[in-house]
Amino acid sequence: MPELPEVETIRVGLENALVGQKFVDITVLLPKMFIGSTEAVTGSKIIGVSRRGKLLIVTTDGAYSLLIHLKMTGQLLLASLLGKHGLPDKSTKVIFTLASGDRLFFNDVRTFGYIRVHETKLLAQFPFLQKIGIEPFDPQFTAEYLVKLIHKSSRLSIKTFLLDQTKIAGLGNIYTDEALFLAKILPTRSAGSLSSLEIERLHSSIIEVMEKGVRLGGSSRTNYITLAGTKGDFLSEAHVYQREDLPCTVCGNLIHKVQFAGRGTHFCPYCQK
DNA sequence: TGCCCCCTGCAG
DNA sequence: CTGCAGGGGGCA
Repeated sequence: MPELPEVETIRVGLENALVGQKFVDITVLLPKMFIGSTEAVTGSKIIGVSRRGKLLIVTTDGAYSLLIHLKMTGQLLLASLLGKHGLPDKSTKVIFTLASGDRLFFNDVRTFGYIRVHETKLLAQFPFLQKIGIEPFDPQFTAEYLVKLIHKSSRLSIKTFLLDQTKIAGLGNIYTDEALFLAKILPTRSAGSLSSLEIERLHSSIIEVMEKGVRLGGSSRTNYITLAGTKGDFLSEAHVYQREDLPCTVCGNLIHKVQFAGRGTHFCPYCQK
């Protein structure tokens, strides 16, 4: 479900809620979603919550830590922030009880997500972390960096390129479509066909769209919600995503939607070249 | 480097 | 009822 801005919003919430706390109990309701032994982290104190791309990393002071991927429909919800809303429900797959008595629920309707126990000192060797690309907010992610990256994958469509987590981390379908709109580039263009001016525009558009996403607390199409069960506001400001047949905010012509690169793909056929 | 798949719910 | 959904691993 979530892309970088959503995962970052959740990360900040988790950091505030979990750091300094201990897991006193972990109840797994669907075994395939919790990989490893719950006992390996029960009793450990949480010392940090970080993020790489769309992957959350909950580090403990013990030998084992947790990697959490929400994939399409995963949610993390904190009982103390939820109010009266009754959880667990049928999509709840893992329940963490903290020393404070608060509970953290891992819900996932489609069950694509996972929580994985991993040796703390070997976290960097987790395969996904080994091959993941640069963070959009990394100062080293410059227009020149993007030029070189694109040069190595010139035959891919620019949309496929942006969705590839081993190149740039954290972009998913929504933010890819939005970044390409801001950069005035058609998603179907081959990466290698972009001019240096277009790559510069794309570089700043990626950062702009990610910053805006984080600032607005992410986007909520259907499943994404914060730890408190509230929705993000980004989608109300989207230019193309989920705006098929609505007027382009810039030129007034209708936004098109096609299937491309295996995804619903939104664009303005007039603004984007 | 594309395509299928994991799975469930909901809109059309 | 079919098709589609914001991800990514594994396969040819």
